[in-house]
Amino acid sequence: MRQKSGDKDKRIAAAAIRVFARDGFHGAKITRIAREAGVATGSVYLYFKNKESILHHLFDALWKELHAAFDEVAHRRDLTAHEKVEEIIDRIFDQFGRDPSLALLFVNEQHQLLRQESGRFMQYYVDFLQLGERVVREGMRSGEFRSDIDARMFTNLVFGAARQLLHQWARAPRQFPLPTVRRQIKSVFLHGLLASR
Amino acid sequence: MRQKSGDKDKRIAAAAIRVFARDGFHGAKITRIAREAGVATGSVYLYFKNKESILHHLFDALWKELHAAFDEVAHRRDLTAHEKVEEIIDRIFDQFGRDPSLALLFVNEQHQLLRQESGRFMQYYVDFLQLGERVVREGMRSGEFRSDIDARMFTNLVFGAARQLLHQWARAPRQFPLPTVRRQIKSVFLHGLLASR
DNA sequence: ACTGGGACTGAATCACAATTCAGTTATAAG
DNA sequence: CTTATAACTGAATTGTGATTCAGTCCCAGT
Repeated sequence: MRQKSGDKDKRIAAAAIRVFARDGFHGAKITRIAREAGVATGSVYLYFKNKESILHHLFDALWKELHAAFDEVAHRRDLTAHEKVEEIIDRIFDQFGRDPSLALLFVNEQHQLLRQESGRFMQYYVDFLQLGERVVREGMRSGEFRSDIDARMFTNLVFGAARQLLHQWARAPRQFPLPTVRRQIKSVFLHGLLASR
Repeated sequence: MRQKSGDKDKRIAAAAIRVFARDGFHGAKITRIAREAGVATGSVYLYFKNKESILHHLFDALWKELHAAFDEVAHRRDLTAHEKVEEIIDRIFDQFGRDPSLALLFVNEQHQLLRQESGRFMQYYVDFLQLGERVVREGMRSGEFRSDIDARMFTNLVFGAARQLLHQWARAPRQFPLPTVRRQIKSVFLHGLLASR
C-alpha cells in the first residue's frame, strides 16, 4: 500500500499561513491553499478535518511555543523582574520576527478564536497575561517597579503595543525594523516618554 | 406617495453595531440585523447597498468623529505636548467608552477595511498616526520629551495599547474600569514602569 | 375618496466556496 | 509479477446566507 508523502501536512500548513495572512481567514479559499501547497483540493481534507481546524492547528503550535518560551523566562532565577520584562518582549519578537505572514495571522485572526467555544485558546491567552502580571508584581515587591501601576493593565499595555508594532512591521518591514522596535518598546515602557526629571 | 419612516437607517446601523460586535462581520447575518432593527430583511437594502457598505458606513462615521476630535486637540495652542498626549488618549476613550459594542467593532473589524481597496480607511488611520507623530515631535523640540524616542513608534505603541485595553474593557467592563484604564495608560507611557531612580 | 408611486415585505433566487466522493494512482506485501 | 489497500485527485454536490423582486401597503397630491 501507498505511503503518505510525508511533508504534505507541513506544506499545507505553510501555505495556509500565507493565504490566511494575505486574504484573512474568511477570504481564504481552500482551493487556493491547496494550489499554493501543491496538492489537490481534496487532499487538504486528508490532513485536516476542515478549514477551521487548519487555523486551530496553526494557533495551537504558535501558542505552545509562546507559552513554553514565557514559562521558561518567568521561572528563571538569574534575572531581575526588569530583565524578565525585557526578555519576554524579546521572546514575542523572536517568535514572529522570522515570518511576517505568521505575525499577520496572529495579529488579525486571534479574535476569531477567542470568540470560539472550547476556550482552549482563551486559556493560553489568559495564562500569558497572568504570567506577565506575576512578573510585574515580583518587580513591585522587590522595589524595582513603581507600585502604583496595575500589573494586569501593564501586561495588557505591553501585549497590545507589541501586537500593533508587529502588525506594522509585517506590513512594511523596512519602515519598522525589528531591532529598533524592540529597543523602543522596552525603553518607553520602562522609562516613559518624559524627559528625565 | 409614502414617506420613508425616518429612523430606519439609524435603527439598522445601531443593530448592525451590536450584531457585528457579537458575531463578527462574517458571522453576522443580514437577516439577524434586520430582525434586531425591527425591519424586514429586504428593507436593509433600501438603506444600504450591501453588507459591506453597512460596515463602511459605521467606520466612516467613527473615523470622522475621531479625526475631528484629534485634529482639534493637535491644533490647540493652550496645551503643552504632554497635555496633548493625555488629551488624545482621553478622546479615544471618550469615543468608545459610551458603547462596548462600538469598541469591539472597531477593535475587531478594522483590519477588514485596511485590507480593502479604496484606501479611504487607510487614509484616516495614517492621518491619525501622523498627527500623533507631530505632537510627539513637538514635545521633543520643546524639551518636554526624550529625544531618543521614535515618534512614529511611540504613537503606534499608544494606539496599540489603547486598542488592547478597549478590547478588554468591552469584554469585561468591571474588570477594566475606564477611569482606571485612562489613568494607567497615561502614567505608564509618560513615566514608565521603573521606580524613579 | 381616489390614485400613482415610493416604502416596505419576506419568500425565492442565486452565487459562492466548503466539503465530499467516485475514480485513479502508487507502492508494500506476498 | 499481482494484488490489495491507502494516498491522492478534482469535478460534482451541497449548505449557507447575501441579494433580489413580485407583490402589498401607505399616503401626498388631486
